Amino acid sequence: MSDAALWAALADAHRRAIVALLLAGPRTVGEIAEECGLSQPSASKHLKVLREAGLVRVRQQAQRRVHTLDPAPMAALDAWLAPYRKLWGESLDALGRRLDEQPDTTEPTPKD
Amino acid sequence: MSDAALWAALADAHRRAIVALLLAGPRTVGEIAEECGLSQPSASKHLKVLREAGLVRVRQQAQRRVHTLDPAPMAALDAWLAPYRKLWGESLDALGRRLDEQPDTTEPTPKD
DNA sequence: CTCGTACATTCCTTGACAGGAATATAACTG
DNA sequence: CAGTTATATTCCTGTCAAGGAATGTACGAG
Repeated sequence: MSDAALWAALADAHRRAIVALLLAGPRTVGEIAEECGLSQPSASKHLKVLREAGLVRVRQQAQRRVHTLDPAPMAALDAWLAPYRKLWGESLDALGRRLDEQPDTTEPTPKD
Repeated sequence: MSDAALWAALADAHRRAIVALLLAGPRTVGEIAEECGLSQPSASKHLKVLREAGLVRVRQQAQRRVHTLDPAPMAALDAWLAPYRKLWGESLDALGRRLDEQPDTTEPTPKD
């Protein structure tokens, strides 16, 4: 269930910012730290989390570590999202009615 | 930035389980607690988080509170995911090469 | 009005995580 | 080799979220 690592990694706004930044191209740790307004150690730690979640790859270049986005794990998110995507395609009102087939009492009557 | 609330809500595995459960239809708090192996207070609290993230709606029926999934906020996730989706559409190998202007060492993935 | 059911909320404790400072490590430079 | 750059790691601290136990609250039945 490395799924958990993925969600945890993306749950942090700074890490989402890093990932978004890497969308524009590879960056060294220092660049990432600066562009995201993070301290170097903080950037380093966030990148570690992203690496362990498989979202980022690193390539060493002299003393620098160039980080590259690996969007592959996000396919899992996409897959997770799939069943829900169908739902917001249908009207939400219709959704409520359609799902309301429970052995419970009926009569929707939302106060909305 | 209620985006944060959404990510935070879905970052928890129990809450994802609840959401997945509600995919099958509305449930009372008690049912959710039981089917997810949660205590009643725990379920109640998780549902509160989901409600505040807009992922779940509640309809009161006698003493019971029937919770219904509202997938609408997930569209934000979908939108967030969009730029990345393109990337894994291209071959990941190609991506790697495209971003990789200078072939070098690849990290051997410390552990998993 | 009293009781029972279904939930919500509070209080408390614990564990995970983030950020900063300082330090360690690795790689290039001369 | 010493020094510098770029990054990783450790230690410490504060914060915040989760879980459990106990209690509060709303609703309906009788």
